[in-house]
Amino acid sequence: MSIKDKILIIEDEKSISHFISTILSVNNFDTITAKSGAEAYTMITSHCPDLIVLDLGLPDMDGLKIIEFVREWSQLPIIVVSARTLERDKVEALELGADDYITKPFGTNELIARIKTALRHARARNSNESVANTGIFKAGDLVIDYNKRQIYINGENVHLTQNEYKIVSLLGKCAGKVLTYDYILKELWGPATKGNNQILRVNMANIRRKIEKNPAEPKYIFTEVGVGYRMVESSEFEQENESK
Amino acid sequence: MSIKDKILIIEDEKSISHFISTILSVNNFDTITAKSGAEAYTMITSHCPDLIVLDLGLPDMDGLKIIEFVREWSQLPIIVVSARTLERDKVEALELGADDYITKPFGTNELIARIKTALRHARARNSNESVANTGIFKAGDLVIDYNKRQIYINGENVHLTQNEYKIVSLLGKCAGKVLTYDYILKELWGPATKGNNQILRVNMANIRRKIEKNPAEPKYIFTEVGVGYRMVESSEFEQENESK
DNA sequence: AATTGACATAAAGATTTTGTTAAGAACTTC
DNA sequence: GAAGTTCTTAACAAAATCTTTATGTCAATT
Repeated sequence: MSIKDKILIIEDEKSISHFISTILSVNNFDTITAKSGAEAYTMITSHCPDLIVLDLGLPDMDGLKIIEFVREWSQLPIIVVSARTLERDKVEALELGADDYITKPFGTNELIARIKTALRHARARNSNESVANTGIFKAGDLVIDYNKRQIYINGENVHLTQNEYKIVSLLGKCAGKVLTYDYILKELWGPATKGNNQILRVNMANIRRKIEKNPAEPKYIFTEVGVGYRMVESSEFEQENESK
Repeated sequence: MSIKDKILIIEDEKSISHFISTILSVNNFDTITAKSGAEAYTMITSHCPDLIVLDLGLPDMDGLKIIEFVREWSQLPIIVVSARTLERDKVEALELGADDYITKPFGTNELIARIKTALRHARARNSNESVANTGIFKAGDLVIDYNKRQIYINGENVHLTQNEYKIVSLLGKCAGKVLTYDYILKELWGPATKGNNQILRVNMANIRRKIEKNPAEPKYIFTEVGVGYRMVESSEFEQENESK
């Protein structure tokens, strides 16, 4: 079973929140909801959604604050939903870093389309071109299929847990680049995590057990001691492994 | 044809001053001269030279004061002229922000070459071809990718430890310029470190073993005896290696 | 030719960082 | 609510790196 994208819906009116949630579920997304700003903070930091659908009109705070908060530490896509037709609101939200803006009332198809676009952009942002275009990362026998959210070794499907997939996926998007422990932690566990690398180490050990022939001598994911992890580059792969 | 660069020569001995002035004129530079510190201040502030050639031995003040004075407000290139025996002066001058030093007696070709290099650097700082903008440094087969935090030789990834990478990275950012041992130490080990060059030597030996074909005859990182290390410049790489 | 000073190299021990394992908590799914 | 996953934490083992010490090399100087 493939892993779904997790969408956080921040919306105070229950009827609307439920409506959106249903639409998204039907379209193969996981959804979580928050009906206040305070609740939103909790969900963002503890559940690390893949995308946020945000209604600006919240009971306890200005929704723009949430955009600011998220943009301090992450590129997590945010789609703003608002009844406000004022051009100024729209501009402000986008300038603070929102990815898109939908005016109520909106059609379900429009919402889905925009969510998919935002997710695609988010993936393209960090990734090398080929991955962005094809949605597929390859290096030797390793294949990451971002559309299906699947990983293959030698054509065989490898089962990874959610966290494991997110780590591999993130590294694959930035193949060749060293991602610091802190960056990975913040990206997947939220900004509140303290520098607890232990959990990354355990995950990496499990990942390597699943994707590397010899986990002690990795071919795909390298450790840069004192810094972070790095996924091998497609182009680099042949050379890396000839030389051994 | 382009407008000539204006060089200020600060030198108390008339014969030398005249000699340099003649050389520079022949090589298509405009020159102005100052034979004391006080005069130098006036010329710098009122004539806005493009480069300064500075003899440290002045009658009325320490030439180092002039470097300090200029560096308070400008990146104006400064080339220091000093006698061979005064190695400490060279180091001090570089640390105060001089761009290069040249040891008496010097050949005219050497002087001209260094002036041209310094002027080129000054221009590169303002244009967008510098490492700071591209995130990539290249010299021959050596590539430093600052975004990926990786170093390649001949396209192949080279594994450097954290300190090794920091050293190479620092030298690459200031390619062509001599970085004193003390400067490197302070930059990487913090300002509290005492002048313990040994640790730098060990690191440099390890770096060279990894990036140079023949560590005893480096192509990329040169030792400036008594002063510091210098990374070869991208543009000069071919020449540097033809000349051997 | 010996001396000196500066740098390069090698090797060893100390220290830091990472990998591995296991056990219990928390969460899912049936 | 029971069984099976997955997540998190802790303890320990293993590996990599850092630093120091010792020794070798080279060039300039006497």
